[in-house]
Amino acid sequence: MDHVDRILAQWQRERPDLDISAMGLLGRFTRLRNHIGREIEKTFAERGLTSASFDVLAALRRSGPPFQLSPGDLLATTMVSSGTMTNRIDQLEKQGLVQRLDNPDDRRGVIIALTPEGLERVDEAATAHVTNQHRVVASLAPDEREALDALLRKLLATFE
Amino acid sequence: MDHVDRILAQWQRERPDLDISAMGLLGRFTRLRNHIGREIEKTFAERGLTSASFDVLAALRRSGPPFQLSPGDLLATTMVSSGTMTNRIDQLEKQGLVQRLDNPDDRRGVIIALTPEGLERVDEAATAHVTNQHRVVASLAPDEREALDALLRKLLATFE
DNA sequence: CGACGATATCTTGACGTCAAGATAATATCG
DNA sequence: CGATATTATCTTGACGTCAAGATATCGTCG
Repeated sequence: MDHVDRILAQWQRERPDLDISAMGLLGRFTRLRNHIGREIEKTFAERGLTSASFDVLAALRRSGPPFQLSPGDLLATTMVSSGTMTNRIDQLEKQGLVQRLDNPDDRRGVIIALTPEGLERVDEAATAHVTNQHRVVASLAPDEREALDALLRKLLATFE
Repeated sequence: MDHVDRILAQWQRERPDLDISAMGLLGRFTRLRNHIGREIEKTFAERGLTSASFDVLAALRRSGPPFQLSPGDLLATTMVSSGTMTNRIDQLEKQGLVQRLDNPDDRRGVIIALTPEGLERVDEAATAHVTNQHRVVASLAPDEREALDALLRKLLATFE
């Protein structure tokens, strides 16, 4: 009987006409997302980053040398709007972690490049982040983590 | 080989020192959350609501007649800060869906009450919402939904 | 009864996000 | 070649959220 069960019991009492058999799953999903999101955010905050800024730095880092991508490339991996990406890049540029370079092949476009400090910061943050990720899912046994991953993969496939 | 697998492959190539075995699960979790969140939001938007406003109306609705709770009660179920709750109530009050009443037992406090229109709107939205919830998880078989719910429950128990 | 720590709610200021639209450059096609 | 559609990025304005602190009231304990 967790928090979500209590919510379901209230709905059952007040609106017995509703089929709430999917509500528990989605309610737990949402609450879990809030908890996990906050845990992840803490680790980044200790290093002057946010999930948002790490997402951008990480995309540049894992693309390999020379650690450069266009805003359009970054958009394709991060599930945010173009306005949000502009804003994220602005913030990272102010912090000196990325740089906007002219795109020699297309004068409409720019190239976002990790600075040496950006590279250092994202590598350090990535190390801490993966450790933290393990901590967050530590209460599940390895086979449970695998089962959960498989189910999430199947459901995610509906959307992408 | 989904989007997350490609990200993992990049990390593996660039940072083979990292143990990324938890990253796939959490990456899929986050992406899924974005997709599902947007689907849910659409249903509410068609009815002039948001997930945020529905959360508040729903808490009042499922508490049963007379559909009244204090802001503190609402805070306890919704995982947001007090400032956020004040803002949510302000918006709902402007829309005429809730009303702030004096709390006769405690002059520091107020009571948030669903208006007749608020009751009608939340009942209609709840009906549409549960239907939409089923649609969102329809790609999983019943036993898979149950397995997923059980795993989320176990993981959520770590945090609450 | 009166002081003082707890409690309930609200205020403020800073961010991050989005949708819609603006701007500038490129690509296509008659 | 020139007109027109398309593309890449940025701008604008509106929200929702949070942390930190303000305000007013309550409860307790000497």
